[in-house]
Amino acid sequence: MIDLKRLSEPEYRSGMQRKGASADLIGQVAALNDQRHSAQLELERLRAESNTVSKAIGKASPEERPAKIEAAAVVKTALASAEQSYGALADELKALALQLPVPAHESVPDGGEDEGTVVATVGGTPDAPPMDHADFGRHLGWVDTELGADVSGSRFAYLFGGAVQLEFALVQWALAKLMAREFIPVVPPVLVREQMMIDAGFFPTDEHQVYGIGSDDLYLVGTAEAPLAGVHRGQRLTAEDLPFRYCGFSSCFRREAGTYGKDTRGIFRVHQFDKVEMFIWSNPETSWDEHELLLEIEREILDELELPYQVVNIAAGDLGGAAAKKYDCEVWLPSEGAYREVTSCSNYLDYSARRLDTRIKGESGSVFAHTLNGTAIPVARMLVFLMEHYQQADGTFTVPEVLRPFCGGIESIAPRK
RNA sequence: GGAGAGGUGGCCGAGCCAGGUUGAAGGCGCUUCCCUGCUAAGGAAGUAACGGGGCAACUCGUUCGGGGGUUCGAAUCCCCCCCUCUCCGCCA
Repeated sequence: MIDLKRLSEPEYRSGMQRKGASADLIGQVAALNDQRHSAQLELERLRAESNTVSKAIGKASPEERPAKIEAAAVVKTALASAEQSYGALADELKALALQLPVPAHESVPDGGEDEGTVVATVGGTPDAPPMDHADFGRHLGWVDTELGADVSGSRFAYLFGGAVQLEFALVQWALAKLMAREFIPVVPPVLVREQMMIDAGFFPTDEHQVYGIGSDDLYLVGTAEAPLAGVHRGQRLTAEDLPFRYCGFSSCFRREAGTYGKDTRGIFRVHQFDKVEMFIWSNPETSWDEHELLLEIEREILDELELPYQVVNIAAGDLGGAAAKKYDCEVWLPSEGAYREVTSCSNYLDYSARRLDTRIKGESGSVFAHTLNGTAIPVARMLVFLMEHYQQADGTFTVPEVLRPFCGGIESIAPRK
């Protein structure tokens, strides 16, 4: 939810327009907000009157009461209609205001998809190995998508042997790295209520991407971001305690609706995968520093895994409603001859906290916290990149050096027999 | 899954059965001041959040788990939902 009070600020409006919000809609929301405000004045005036009248009845003598009660009933009728019109206005305003995105930050480039700015490039663009990740995964006996399809359907896979070893090595390595940066590790629930999905900003916009457990009114999260957003929901935080940095490990479930025929090979895009996600609650003044910290960590992970990548400052038109700025880290995928997204990090400013009602107590009143999130390790996809970059000519897999301590020291893994 | 108890301000805890100066007693904590020759004890005052109006003093509204309802009036009565605790059952 945007800050309606700032709707009159030109920079606020232009930041939204750069993300594709129409000036028309913005003006409509502003006008509706003014209407709502005058309706509020009228409503509160009537409520005050009604309260006064009712209190007087309590003090009145028994003989006086019948007449006073009758008079109060008249006020009640007027109040009811004022309440109805205010409620209608407020609902309409809310529905429209929810369509407005948080304004893009000034450092975000204009444009839409594919118009982001590459802000860093590390490593080269090596040629494709003999086998692409899908074939190599099968060759190693690590990934079985046929079995996954048989048991659960397309876009499901079994991981065996070395893939599992690598998964836990990646996770442990990342958690150690993050804990050293004062992130608190979390294993959150992966089934959450509808209200949590709404508050975290996934509903209604992404509802079609989410699996629902209809029998219990619960939803499988697509990312740990959803339950992590709930950690401080409705709380009043103390400025000195911030930032709170969390890293959640969870399975993630995505319906991947509308992606038929896209990324069908291997486990690049699957319905279920595990992920380590970073989430930060920050003071408003320092959230941009925290955003850079998230990027720094994501880059460090790729640097140490020695994967070639580029960092993209996503263009305004390609940002989601909640993000004021987003970096994507894209690793070179040799078999496709292209950079593909592996991690990303966003600063939501107060957009999400407003809905979550997480505030920071201050001297005069309180302010909304800022929230940020970023991917640390998307396991399945990371395995895809590793299987291409660490594939050897003899059909073996070389374990990335930083992961060896977490793999019992082995340097190489041969195909499973 | 069965049975019962309960959710009140930063915390504890009255009020609910008999609806009306109760936004809510009392206590703890916290803040300021007083006293005290010493980080104790005692005394006084203050101390919810959110939204609106006002330069301000201040004032109006909303909030007693959440949502509906009854009523002139609901923390108090009715309905639905959520959560916590206890006992039994089941179980990794």
